Amino acid sequence: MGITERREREKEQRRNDIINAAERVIFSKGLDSATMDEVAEEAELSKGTLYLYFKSKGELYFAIINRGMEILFNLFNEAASKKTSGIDKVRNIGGAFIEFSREYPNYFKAFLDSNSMEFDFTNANAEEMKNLPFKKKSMEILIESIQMGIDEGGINKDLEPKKTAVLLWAHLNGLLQLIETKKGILERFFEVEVDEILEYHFQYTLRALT
Amino acid sequence: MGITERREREKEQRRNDIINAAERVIFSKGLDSATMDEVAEEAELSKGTLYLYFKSKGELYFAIINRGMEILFNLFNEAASKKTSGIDKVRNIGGAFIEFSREYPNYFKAFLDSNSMEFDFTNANAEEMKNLPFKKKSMEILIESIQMGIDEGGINKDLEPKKTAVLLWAHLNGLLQLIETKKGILERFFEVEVDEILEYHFQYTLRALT
DNA sequence: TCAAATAAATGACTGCGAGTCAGCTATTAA
DNA sequence: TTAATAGCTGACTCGCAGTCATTTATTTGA
Repeated sequence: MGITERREREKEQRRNDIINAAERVIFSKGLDSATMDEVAEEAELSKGTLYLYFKSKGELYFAIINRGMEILFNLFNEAASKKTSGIDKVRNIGGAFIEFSREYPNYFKAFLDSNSMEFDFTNANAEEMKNLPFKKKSMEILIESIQMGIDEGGINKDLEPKKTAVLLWAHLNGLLQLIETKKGILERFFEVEVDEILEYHFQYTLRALT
Repeated sequence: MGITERREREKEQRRNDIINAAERVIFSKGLDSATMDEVAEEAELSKGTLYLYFKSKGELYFAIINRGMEILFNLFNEAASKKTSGIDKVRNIGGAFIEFSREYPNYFKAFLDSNSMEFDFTNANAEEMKNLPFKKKSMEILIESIQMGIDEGGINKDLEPKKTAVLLWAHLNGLLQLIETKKGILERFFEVEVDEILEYHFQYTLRALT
């Protein structure tokens, strides 16, 4: 039954075409200003068709977020796979996050959006669920790196790898969000440059870990 | 001219009535589900009147956020005014933030919303601007406390008060946002309890400061 | 005391965008 | 060639933010 398979492939292709079109529209005008009609137009499909592939605008957006998550996860993997010390892996993972925010600003913004959306298990959407494995694997990489650092003596043995990983994640996330959304205030009212504060965060964090 | 003043007072009163009604509706159904018609109904006014007092739904929401900011700022002030050491003030300020998140969960959620909204100087809304002094003053209290801790020797003298304050703010913010929006994931997938991680954050941070 | 002037409030209306669905078109199976 | 199935369409509904011509209330001043 090669037909069923071809159909499957074509469906997957359509799905990707839609996500591509959605990225073009949403990345250029922002999530709220972008309309499903525009996405449909861009994808050269009717609006109804979009809804055959995605339950809602939100689910379509989560499909975009997932692409970002995949990129981020791969950067993490890469950062942690260079054979260095545990503490360096941790530093590299942090660096990978910052690289991500610079190289893929659109995916990064989408990622931040996903952070402020509440995750509801009771009526979880399918795309949102696909997210989880990436999040989990990313965190596992971080936890292992911290554990390695502890074993090697480069990281303080009193630290608990899992909780520390959650903190590092939350802290950097909080900082990047502040930078992304309040850059102007930071520079105008607090006279702090973005690069300086990122650098300072790294120093501070590494000192806290050792 | 007592009439102008009375009118002024009445206008202020109306304004507050509207914000009160908006809080009741928005806190109970969430910002997106709450409609301006419902707020008008709750305030026993017509929708048009709401727009005489607030330019948009967003501006009305910012008025709510400002109330939260004021409460938070007062908690900060209180926390820092107890005459103890600088490092204790810093700890107390952190504690005040957590107290705020527990005692005023609705304002706290609104506060988190305000974090993920980008601040645009070019078309800043009036309510959003009112926010700034509170943010600035809160940060100043924190900076002073850190400086005091450094002078007393309780806080590492290599730290820069201003940047450290920004970090502490961003870090705790990031953590509280993670807890608020991803509590389920944290507990189910990473087996980390909220209270534990908050406690751990405090330990970690105080160690980083000393 | 009353009429004109000003201020405050109203709610029907507009415009827009997410999501739906009855019907149409293309592909496959019989 | 026809029937059956899968894929696609776009006009439509519905809900909501925001507007504005009109109405109601208050003040002024003659």
